[in-house]
Amino acid sequence: MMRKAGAKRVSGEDRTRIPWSNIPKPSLERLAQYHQIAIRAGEDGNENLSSVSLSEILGVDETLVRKDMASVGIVGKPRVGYSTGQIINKLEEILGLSQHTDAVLIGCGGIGSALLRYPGFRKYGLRISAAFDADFAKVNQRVGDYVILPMEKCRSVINTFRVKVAILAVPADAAQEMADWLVRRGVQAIWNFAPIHLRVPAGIVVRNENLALGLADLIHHLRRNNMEKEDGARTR
Amino acid sequence: MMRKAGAKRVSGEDRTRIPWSNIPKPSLERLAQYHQIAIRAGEDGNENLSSVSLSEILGVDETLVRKDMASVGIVGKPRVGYSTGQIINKLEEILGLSQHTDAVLIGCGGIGSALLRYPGFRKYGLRISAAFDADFAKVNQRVGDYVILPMEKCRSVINTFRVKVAILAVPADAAQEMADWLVRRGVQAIWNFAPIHLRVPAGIVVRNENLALGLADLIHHLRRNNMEKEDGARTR
DNA sequence: ATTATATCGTGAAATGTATCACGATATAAA
DNA sequence: TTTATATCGTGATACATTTCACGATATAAT
Repeated sequence: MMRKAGAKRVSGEDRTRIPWSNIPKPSLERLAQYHQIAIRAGEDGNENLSSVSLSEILGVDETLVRKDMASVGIVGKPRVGYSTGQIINKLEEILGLSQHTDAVLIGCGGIGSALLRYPGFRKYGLRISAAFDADFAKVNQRVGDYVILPMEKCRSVINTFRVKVAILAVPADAAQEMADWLVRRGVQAIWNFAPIHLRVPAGIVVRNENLALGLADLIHHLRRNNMEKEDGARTR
Repeated sequence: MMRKAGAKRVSGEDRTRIPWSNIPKPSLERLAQYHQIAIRAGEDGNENLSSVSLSEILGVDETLVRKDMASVGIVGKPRVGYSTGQIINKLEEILGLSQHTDAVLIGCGGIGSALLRYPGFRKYGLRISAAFDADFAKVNQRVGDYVILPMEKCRSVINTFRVKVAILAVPADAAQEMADWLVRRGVQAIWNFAPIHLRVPAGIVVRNENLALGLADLIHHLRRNNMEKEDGARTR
C-alpha cells in the first residue's frame, strides 16, 4: 500500500480531476433534470435556485440535491442558493452538451424522420451529419433539412467526419445486423431506438431508448396509484 | 398493532397477492429487457432461457436475474432454465402490456407524428384513441391511420373513452399549460416527450421520455470509455 | 454592530440493491 | 440405478444510495 504517487504516470490516480468519470446513473438522470429546470428558471428571470426548490420540483430530498451539486463541483451560497448560470454551464460541461458530437442516423422511418426534424438536438450539441436508409424508395427524399442517402455512402461519411455515434432507428429485425456493420466501421456508441437488446463487443457503448419500456413504466405507476387509492389512504 | 386481518376489507394487507405493486425501478427496467430477449429467443425457437444466458446478454450478475424472476413469480427448473413462454406471459401481465390502455396524443409535430405511425404500441397494448393539435393548419390532416382533430374535441374523447393516459408531444413552452388542462379533464398519467419537467398535482403519474437525457447519458459513457482507454488498461 | 434565518456542506446512520456462497433439484450420462 | 452436473433458489454479506442531524456561513433585519 501507500503506492508512490506519479509512478508510471497514471493519470487516473487523482480522482479529483475527472469528476464526471463515474457518476451513478440515478445522479446522472437528476443532473439532466436540474439542467432543464435551471434553463427554465433562467428564462423566467431567476438568477438563483435553492436546493429546496429543486427538491420540491423533482420530489426528492433536498440533501440529495446538494450532494449531487457537490459531486460535480457546483457550489452554492448560504441563504442564496446556486447560481442558475453556474448550474447550466457546469452541467452542460459535465453532460457533454456543450461540445459538438457528430452522428449518423440510420433508418428514416417514423422514428428516424421525427429525430431528423427534432429541433432540440442542435441545442444539445448533437449534429447529425447525414441520414441513411437501405430502402431505395426513400433515398433522395427530403426530411427536414436532410436528403436521405443510400447506405453505400455511409462508410465514407463515417470516415470523413470521424463519426463515433450512430442513431439506430431501423426495424427490430434489421437492428442487430446494422449494429454489427456500424461497429466494424468504427462507430463507438449506438443510440438504439429499435425495441431489441443489441449485442456489441466490449468497449462499445449502447443506450437503448426503449419506448415500450417507458410505456411499461408509466402503466405500472398508474396501476400502483389506482390500487393505493382503492385500498384507502394508508401511511402517506 | 397486530391489527386484525380482514378489518375494513383491507386488501393490501397480504402483500403476496400484489407482487407488482412495488417493483424497484432498476428491476423494472431489467424485466422489460428480459421480456424483449424472451420474445427474440422464442422467435428463434428457444423454449427455455437460463439465468446465465440472460445475465450474459445484459451484462448483469446471474443471481440478480434469478432474484428478479423470483420477485415476479417466474419459476425455473434446475438444469433447464426458465420457460420462454412463461417469461413472456408473466412479464406482459406484470408490465401491463397485455391489457389495453387507451390514450390520447396531443401535438402532431415531429415526435407526435412518429408516435402515431409507430407500429410497436399496438403490440404492447397501447391504443391511441385520437390525436389532437392546437394548430388549425394541421387539423384534418391524415397521419398514418389517424385524422388530426382540433383540441376542442379532446374533452369529449377523454370523457367518452374514459381515457386515463395522455401522450404529450407539444413544444416545451406549451407543455405545462397543456398538462394542467389534461389533469383538469381527468387524465391520470402523462407520457411527456417535451424536454421540460412538468409540475403536476400529487397522484398524477408523469413519465418523462427525455431524449436530451438519453443523449447526455450516451455521451457520458462514450467519454468515460475513451478516457479509460487513454489511461491504459487498469482493472477490467 | 448584532441578531436572526435561510441555505449550504458533510459525516453518520438508514435504507435499498447487488453479489457471494452454498444447498437443492431435475435431467443426462454411465 | 447411480453419479455427475447445470441450473435454480435464497440467506448472508457487501456495496451503493439516500436520508438524517447538525454545524457553518452569507444576507437581511433590527
